[in-house]
Amino acid sequence: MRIGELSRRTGVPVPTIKYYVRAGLLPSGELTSPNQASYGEAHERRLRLVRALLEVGGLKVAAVAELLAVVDDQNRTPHKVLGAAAARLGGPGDDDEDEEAVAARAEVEALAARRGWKLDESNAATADLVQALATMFRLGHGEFARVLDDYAEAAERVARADLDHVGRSGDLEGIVESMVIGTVLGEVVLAAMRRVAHVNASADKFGDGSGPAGA
Amino acid sequence: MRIGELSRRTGVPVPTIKYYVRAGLLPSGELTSPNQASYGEAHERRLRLVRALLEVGGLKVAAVAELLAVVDDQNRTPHKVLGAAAARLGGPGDDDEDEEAVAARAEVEALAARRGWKLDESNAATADLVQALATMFRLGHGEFARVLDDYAEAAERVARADLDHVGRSGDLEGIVESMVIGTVLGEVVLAAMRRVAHVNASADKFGDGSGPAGA
DNA sequence: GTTAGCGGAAAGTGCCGCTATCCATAAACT
DNA sequence: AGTTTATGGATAGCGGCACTTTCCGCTAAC
Repeated sequence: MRIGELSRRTGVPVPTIKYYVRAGLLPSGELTSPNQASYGEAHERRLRLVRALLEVGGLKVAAVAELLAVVDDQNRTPHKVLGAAAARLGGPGDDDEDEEAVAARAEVEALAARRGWKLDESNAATADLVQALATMFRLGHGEFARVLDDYAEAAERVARADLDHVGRSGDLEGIVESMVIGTVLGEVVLAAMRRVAHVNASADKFGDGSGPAGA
Repeated sequence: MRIGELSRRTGVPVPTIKYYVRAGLLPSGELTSPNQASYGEAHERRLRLVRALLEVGGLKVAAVAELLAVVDDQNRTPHKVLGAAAARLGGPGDDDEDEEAVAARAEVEALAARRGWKLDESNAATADLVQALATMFRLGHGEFARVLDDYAEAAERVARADLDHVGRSGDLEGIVESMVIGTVLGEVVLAAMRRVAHVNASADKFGDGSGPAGA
């Protein structure tokens, strides 16, 4: 298959595919002559994955490139891939440790202790959690910490389900791929579901008969 | 307080504050002379909220403006505000209804029936959910649907906790604000926690002794 | 009375994800 | 065989976005 057909099959414009190759999101096709290359099914599959991570997952091009580099690494392990995927999600990271951040970190550490979690200092997710909580404090909503255990319970349930699901994927290739997809798209699914559940629960609690919550 | 002090207190540069006023994120100060204005505590509070929604929540400036317009609306209700907040999160929305999207929608409707959820057609969260699931199908990961009930259980638990928490906020003003903050920042908290839980559960399941999952 | 800060408007900046244009070559039609 | 179309590769340009800079005439503070 040449680039034109790859484009037709996936709906991704040819120049965009070329751009992805340059950016390291997609391996270049196998050269059959100095200026002809052929693409296989693996390329098509990878391209669809790239588009999903970019469009649905909301990752940046550079983040996808880094993540896929780990996926393609010879020394990959499921654990490493999961860590790499987790590290590409979430915000940029804020190194300031003001008063609220310290309080938030303490709250997170207490939660981790209750949960038996080991907080990995190199895990960006921990930093994201602390930052979000610190922001709550700064906005005068420190009481939000009271629902953290409910959140943790929910997070654990989802994480367990995800890993069970991933385990059913057979070979390493399948495990790694469903880990990436599950981590990134799963986050989108969970967030959307939470919003659906919110609106439903709110209709019960605050329902004002004035119709849907709308846009 | 004049704009310079507002800037000093919040750490937001003066030109950025001016930009936010122009964009409708922040009411302009009260004019004391043709070209002097004074800002109060409400401005400071609102400015902090704006920064939180932008930086931590990841919302776009236009989305924050729309959301705050609903918050400031005289006819606001908690239910409407929640709907408005939910509508600003998530992707742009894809109107194509291909084969996978139909299957995904069926899956979501079946889930809603099991859960007793009412799917509001005007709710962007439903569309996000369908889109993410359709993407899973397109990537050949339709078996992900098997964990949807676990996700739903978790989402419901979190939604219930959120609404209980919001209910404790006293007056309408407080309820509305904690609804916005809880919806937007809560999503960040839940996502981060899920990633923390993933890495912990993965260390148990796939732990390879080779140290942290790292970046 | 000088200097710093202000409100308001308009233009400019830097990043990012593409998109357009070129070129020489190769493939596909006729 | 000859013309049209597509390709790989490289470079430049574009549109959106969140600011930032610059400018102006005016005001407040030392």
